[in-house]
Amino acid sequence: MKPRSVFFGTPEFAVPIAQATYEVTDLQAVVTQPDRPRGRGRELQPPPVKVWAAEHGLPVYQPTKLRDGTLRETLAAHRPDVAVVAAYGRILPKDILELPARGCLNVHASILPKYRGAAPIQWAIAEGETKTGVTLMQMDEGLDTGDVLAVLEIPIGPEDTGGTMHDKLAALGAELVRTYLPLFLEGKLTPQKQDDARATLAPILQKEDGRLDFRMPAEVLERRVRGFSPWPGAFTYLRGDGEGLLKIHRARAQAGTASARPGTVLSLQPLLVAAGEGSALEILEAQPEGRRRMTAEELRAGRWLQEGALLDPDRHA
RNA sequence: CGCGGGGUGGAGCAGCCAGGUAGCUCGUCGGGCUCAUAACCCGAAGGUCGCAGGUUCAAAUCCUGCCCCCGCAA
Repeated sequence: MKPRSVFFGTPEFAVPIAQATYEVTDLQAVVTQPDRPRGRGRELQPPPVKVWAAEHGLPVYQPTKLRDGTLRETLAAHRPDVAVVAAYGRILPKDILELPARGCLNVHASILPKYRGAAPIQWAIAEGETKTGVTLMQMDEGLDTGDVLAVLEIPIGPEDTGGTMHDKLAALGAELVRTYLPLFLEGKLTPQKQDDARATLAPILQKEDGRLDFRMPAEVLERRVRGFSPWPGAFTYLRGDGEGLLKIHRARAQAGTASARPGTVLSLQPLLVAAGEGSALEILEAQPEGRRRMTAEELRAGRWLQEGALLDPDRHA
């Protein structure tokens, strides 16, 4: 008889992990965020985990309140031995954490204690890490501060983006659960305290975080472009006052000796923009608002940019 | 009915409001120039103007419906 479990998770990232939990335990129920308006048309859409759960005929709970005791009561009826949490999107209160006999385990997309928080994948890339991973940990009341049970690592390649690492880490997270959750339930894993002194935070990303500041070195800008792709996306403005949105999809750092004002378009072929410390960012693919994605060559032919122009002048004033 | 932008030779755009000659920056092909070049000069090919109706002597342009792409919104 497999141990009984419940799963907490919401977005696409959590789906493979839900699947793994389903495979190695007797999954009783799924808790996910309420349906929210999404996409063009702002229609109410079920979270991916809900769709997955429905396909497997599992009970789904979408509480708006976690602390009124209702959820605890509901889940208690399922008599879980363990709970698995992956990108649920809310802090679990103590009464829920203490409900399963063996506690709540979290799959976090970083090598803890580094990159605690909501956006570990993106920040690991943006900070120039050469590897990241997934951590299985025992949850406590803090933010990703619980004792570590197991870690799987994976390299971050020079072409990896937030999108590619998201997919790789979701798969790796599933592997983590398949391999280590059974061992944990057999009492074969030793919890390791996190070294809080080495902890770093990966705060949730806002749209504004993608706005490029060309005063930063091109190397950093290039990593942010990759890390923040596809969301929130890196962007700048062609004109002042937040006019003329230009999303930067692909870029490359160029060491340089340029001394132009950051944000200045140095050349169109290749498309170079002056960045901090004399470096330059070569924009390879970008997308003006309301237009499709274009290569630097297309942007030039379409005269979207002119040599000497200053991008997002308000920011670099 | 959440808001908004767009579909015009191979690419990117202008032309539309004030209907009447298919324009611009590139690319491609041919020729020239040059030590040379993604440079420059000359020439050429290439377009059912998203689709379907309607109005009109005449529609890329005005009206109606539909299809597709994208930005905001997470």
